[in-house]
Amino acid sequence: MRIGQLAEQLGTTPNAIRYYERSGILSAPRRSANGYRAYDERDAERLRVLVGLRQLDLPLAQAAQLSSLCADGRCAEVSEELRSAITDKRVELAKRITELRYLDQRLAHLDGRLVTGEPPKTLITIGKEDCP
Amino acid sequence: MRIGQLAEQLGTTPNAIRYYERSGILSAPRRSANGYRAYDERDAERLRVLVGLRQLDLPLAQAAQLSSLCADGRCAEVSEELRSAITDKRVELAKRITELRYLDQRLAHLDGRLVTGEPPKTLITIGKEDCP
DNA sequence: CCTTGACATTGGTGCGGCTATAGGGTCTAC
DNA sequence: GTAGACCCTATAGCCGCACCAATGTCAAGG
Repeated sequence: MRIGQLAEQLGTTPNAIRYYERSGILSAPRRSANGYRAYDERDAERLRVLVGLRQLDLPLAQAAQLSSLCADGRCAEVSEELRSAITDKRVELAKRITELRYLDQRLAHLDGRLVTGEPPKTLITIGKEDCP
Repeated sequence: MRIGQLAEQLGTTPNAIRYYERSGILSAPRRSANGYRAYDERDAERLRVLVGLRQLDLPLAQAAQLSSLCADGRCAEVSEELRSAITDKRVELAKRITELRYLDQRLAHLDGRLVTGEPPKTLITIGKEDCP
């Protein structure tokens, strides 16, 4: 399996895969005679896990650690760590969503002021008024 | 006014302000005898606008442009451009929030599987099951 | 055989918006 | 006189790739 096919299968890009390899996250695959990376099923599986974890938006470093644990057959530990990571992530997500919603409110409010009022002489007060 | 005080007033950092200056976004302020940056009220006001716009999460370049327009007394134009920027931003925000909520759902679902099931042999299917 | 076009390779820089650090100088208070 | 809080410049680092150039390699069609 070549890098392009693999990337497409997993919903990532050749560049990303090479980047993982460069950064030591992924072990270098076999090369075929022409020098192309040739991935076997084990490589692919490992990468699948990594990509899966990244799609959960875990930091690359953590995704790397977990996928390597998993590759070592220590999936029970992965499961535990993953649960804790998920919890943290969800807390973070909740916070982030709240922030974004608050920002949206402020934008809506400011928009309203810009529409109804005359153009403000200054924008100094942006985001300070009326939105605690 | 020295850089530290100004930064604190505006809820930013000295380093960030110096960065704006370095990148040509902010004109360099007067220096006092000891070489410290000395900001007057005009400087401060301009920066206040910039920071305000950044707090609305506009891209720095755009915030810079608008704050400079504003400093030139062309606030009417700012108002128009800002309205359009706000609209765009809100669209983007809505999308982002949806994404984050979807991610949260997937995390919750995966967490459930990790709790109830035995540890999975592989994590291959992460994020692929049951979440269309 | 030759061309065409789609892949691949290495090695590098660029992005945004700062933050952090190193290695100094300067002011104020005790 | 010295401790601590502030300031200066200059540089490196962060994240996770995306993108670029210059070059090599392959399969299919004429």
